[in-house]
Amino acid sequence: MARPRKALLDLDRIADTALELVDETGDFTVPEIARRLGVQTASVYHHVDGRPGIVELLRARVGTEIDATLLEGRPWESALRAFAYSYRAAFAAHPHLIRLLTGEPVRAPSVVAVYERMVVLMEEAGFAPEAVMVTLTAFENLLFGAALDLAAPEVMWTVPAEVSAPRLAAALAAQPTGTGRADRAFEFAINVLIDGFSRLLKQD
Amino acid sequence: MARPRKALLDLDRIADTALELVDETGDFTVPEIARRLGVQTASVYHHVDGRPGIVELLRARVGTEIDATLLEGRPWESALRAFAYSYRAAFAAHPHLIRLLTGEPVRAPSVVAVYERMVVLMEEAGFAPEAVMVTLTAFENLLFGAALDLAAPEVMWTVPAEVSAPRLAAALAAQPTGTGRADRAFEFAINVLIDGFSRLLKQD
DNA sequence: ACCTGAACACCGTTCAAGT
DNA sequence: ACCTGAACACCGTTCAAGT
Repeated sequence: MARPRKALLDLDRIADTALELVDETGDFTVPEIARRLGVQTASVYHHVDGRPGIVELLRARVGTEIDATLLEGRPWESALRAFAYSYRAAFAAHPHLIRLLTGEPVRAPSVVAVYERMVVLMEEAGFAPEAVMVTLTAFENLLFGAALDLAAPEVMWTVPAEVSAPRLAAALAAQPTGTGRADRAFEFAINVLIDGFSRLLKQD
Repeated sequence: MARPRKALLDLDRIADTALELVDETGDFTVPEIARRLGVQTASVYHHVDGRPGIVELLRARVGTEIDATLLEGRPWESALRAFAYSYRAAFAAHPHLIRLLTGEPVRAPSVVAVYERMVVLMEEAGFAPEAVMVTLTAFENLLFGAALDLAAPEVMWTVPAEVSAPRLAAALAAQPTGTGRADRAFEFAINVLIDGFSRLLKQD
């Protein structure tokens, strides 16, 4: 049964399975992908450039879930905010994914295109040339940190019994119910950051 | 030569070597630590609770490099800012370390103590109980994202030749020399965030 | 071109045996 | 208590062989 008439494997099936494993266990393994697809481990290597190639597949996958068109046709504040929410939503759907993607630099053309668009947006808004990368990097730092926060279990924010931290415990208890700590923090941080960009713009 | 009169291994030597490897290669391996220390792999397991135990050692190590006393004896804005710089400096010294530490929740008593202190600081400054965790989470998100940014090679910010991104290239070229993109972005973001906290405080 | 089966180097972990 | 030597399961990767 070498070389079936219809291919058993393709990039989509590999990416789907890898993402399944990441969602279920926090990581993926080439042999485990092969097992789930009922195929030999070596077969996967005929479609993909090793494990790093599969990571790139996942990077592309999450990239398609982020809606870059949100950057178009609206004021820059609204554009950045909408993009930020879309970005975070993509990682909220796969909380463990961000950890796998922090390894390698972002060089995919589609990602570079998004940055290019953001630069144009900020320039048209009137930001000074030296200010553009500073604001976009600050923006990206927050997006990264917020994405990582999604992978942090809420357990992380319960005070261990053996430690005395009464005010922390009280602050945690004082959180409004409904939307979580992480959601509110993200919303607040994005607002603050964009307000900060605004004031930088006006002071120029 | 089983059981020498003077122990060949101890936690400090294991942590030192692991950190060396992380700095040099971006990761560590139990056998590689053993090789560097001229010892069998199995020996390491007599001192440490497996690979995760070594990660905890590294977490503790970076924890000691962050100066939590900076939170004491000054206004909250200055305290948060100083702590943020100390935090980032600790990871700047070991840029690859942050990736290893994002896996497990922070439950070390010393870390909880820092959060407890921050909560008290914010409460004494007059922040509403519901606002405290929101601001601290936003603060932490930025610290995490900024630490990850330190591991991103500047190469990440050079436009690939095959992609057309003229404005991005120009914005990168417009950056002031001297301190890098990452440093300026961090400084800016921290200022903006703390200003935002300030305004939240006044509007209460 | 696509899959199999076998192989190799390497990692994380355990355990009995020695002092 | 601390180290060795050997063992095991598992992973990433390669390659000749088959259709």
